[in-house]
Amino acid sequence: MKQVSIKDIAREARVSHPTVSRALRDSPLVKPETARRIRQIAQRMGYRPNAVARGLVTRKTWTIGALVTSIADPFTAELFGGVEEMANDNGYSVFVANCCADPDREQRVLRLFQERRVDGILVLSSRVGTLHVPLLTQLKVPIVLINSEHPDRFVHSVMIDSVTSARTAVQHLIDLGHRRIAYLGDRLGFRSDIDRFAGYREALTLADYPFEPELVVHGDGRPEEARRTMCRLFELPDRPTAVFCYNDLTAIGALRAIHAHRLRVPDDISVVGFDDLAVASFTEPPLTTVRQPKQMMGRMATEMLLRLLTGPQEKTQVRLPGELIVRESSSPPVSKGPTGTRKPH
Amino acid sequence: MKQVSIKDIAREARVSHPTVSRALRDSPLVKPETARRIRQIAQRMGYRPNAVARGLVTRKTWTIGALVTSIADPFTAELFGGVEEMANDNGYSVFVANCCADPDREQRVLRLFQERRVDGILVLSSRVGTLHVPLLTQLKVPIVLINSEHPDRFVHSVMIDSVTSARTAVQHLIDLGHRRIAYLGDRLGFRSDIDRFAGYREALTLADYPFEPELVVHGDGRPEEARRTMCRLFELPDRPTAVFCYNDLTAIGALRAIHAHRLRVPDDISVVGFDDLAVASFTEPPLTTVRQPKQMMGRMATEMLLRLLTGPQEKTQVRLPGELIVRESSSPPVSKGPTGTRKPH
DNA sequence: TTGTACGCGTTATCAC
DNA sequence: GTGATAACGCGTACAA
Repeated sequence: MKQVSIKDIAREARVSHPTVSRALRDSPLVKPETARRIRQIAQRMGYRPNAVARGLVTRKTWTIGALVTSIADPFTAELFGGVEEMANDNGYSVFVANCCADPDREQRVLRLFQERRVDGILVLSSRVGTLHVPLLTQLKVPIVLINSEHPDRFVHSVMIDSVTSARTAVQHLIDLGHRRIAYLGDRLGFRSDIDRFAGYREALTLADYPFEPELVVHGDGRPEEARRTMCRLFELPDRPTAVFCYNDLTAIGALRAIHAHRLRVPDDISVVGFDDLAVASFTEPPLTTVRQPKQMMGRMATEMLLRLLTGPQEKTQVRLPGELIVRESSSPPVSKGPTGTRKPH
Repeated sequence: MKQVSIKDIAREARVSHPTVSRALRDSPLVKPETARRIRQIAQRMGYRPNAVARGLVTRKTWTIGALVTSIADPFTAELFGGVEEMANDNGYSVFVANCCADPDREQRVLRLFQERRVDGILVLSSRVGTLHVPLLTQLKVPIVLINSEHPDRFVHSVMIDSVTSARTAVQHLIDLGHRRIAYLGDRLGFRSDIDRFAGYREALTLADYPFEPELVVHGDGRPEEARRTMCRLFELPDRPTAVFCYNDLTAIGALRAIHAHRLRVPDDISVVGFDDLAVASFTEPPLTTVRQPKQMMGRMATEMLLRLLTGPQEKTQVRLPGELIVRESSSPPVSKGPTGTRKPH
């Protein structure tokens, strides 16, 4: 069971163990022939360098820790795909730990990462929220947040520009000719819900449309509750002709509710989501949504982190634009009386 | 930047470093008062034990490596949720690495895991397939496969019983009164496609229905190609009244195709999936499918692995039953002439 | 109850 | 070019 070490190889090759170490790391300081012989023996004995021992002496483990709210969340999973790719391409291995949005677990995981002497830490969240963890700044290793904020300006982060993206999405609906546009938000959405709501209002203001509070309702960012919440909008005397949803999962719930009420999308109601999850192309009908460059966000954040390991970083807060993807769940409202007849311009 | 070590604490507390070591690990061999004093000092100095050094000396790292085909795949992500939970609850940290079904990467990752001296390795795949990796048996650490097979009987694994589950699903359609039932398979599905197809045929045989090759088509297990493949079934002179799909993503593609052809589910065609992904409850209509206990599979496999670390394991190959979840995408066929009029019993 | 000495596997710093 | 030797931070046998 015991793995072979450079000392075993040294004995076999009748050299000292530092020579083996040098040979195996292609040091120019060792005679080519000796090096070849050593490498052969190492190969034959099935030698694998011990990254643990190396990490102890070099004080660099080539590992990073990824703290995620839930890896089962499709948004987070896609983010993480980018993280893993960038990390591995640069020789790093990634520890991942769920914290389930539980502050205590956040703390424990962060401590654990420190004990494991990770070179850096990444925090991934599906929603832009403020991180609970207070000990972030007294952390000994660099940290980059994806979709999290932290009061300390020195903490680096990557996130989507929710305000602008949401405004664009709602403007799309306005351009199609909608007047009564609802916002189906996420009361657990923290900053990103506030921002998307702000974008929604901006779009209305720019179009000189009134803001009607009755058209704003909140779910929890998941389909089931979104479905229930959507139903509340059907009870309004003058029902909206379009809904802008906090995210795709919310939109999926909204679609269910609409179909259950025997209404059609987009003819009766247009629906716009946010995120562009993989499933968004396969809802019924395919969902118009704001694409977040999830993989790229993961890669960028990781790249920032790796750069922080070599020196100080200039850009600390990156904010990326979303991209509106128009599919089939949005169209001009179909006239049904005095309310919303208006051509798109 | 340098972290404090037990030696630093020892100096401060005017004891030797082994005493500190003992005190911090609650050894009974140290005087309670000294222990308390030491713990206080450790606390004050912000001491974090170095898991790297500990791993080197104890030859146990409390880490496991998870090799996944793609963490962005929702099935794998849910599996992994169970893995991470069980591992963390038992004090283990998890390395995760994608291999993208690339044998070379599989090899590299496995080697890397060995160099990091993980205590055990877990391989997660969304499809039951045969692992390429030949060096599995000469691995120095225990390994457990989820949804992978390996010729060597000593390799432990957890997987779903695809044959029985598929048979149950198809029997459900038969019980509803369907006679022309298609199988929309996955040509990249390896063993699990073969098994699910076998279950499909078994159900037909048991019902004394003829097997009609024209009703069997194959996609790649993802929605887009499933959609295209589904269209081929529409070109048949006598179109099926039900489709059993390799997995939920395939079923989602099938639903798209059906809707695009202006047909209704389940009235015109019933659709049954496999996996019960989170989205399955929110397709239009909600999908009848076979639930795989994904979280539990992850937890079980991890538990097996951890048990292997302490001693030999008796059960090596676990095969779990699936559970049919009947939702709204399956119903008795609606009569449309001589073909399929039959009451469910 | 505590301290001394050593080892884990590797790299770094000296000599030679 | 190569070999001693020390060091990384911790755990453990043994002595005190």
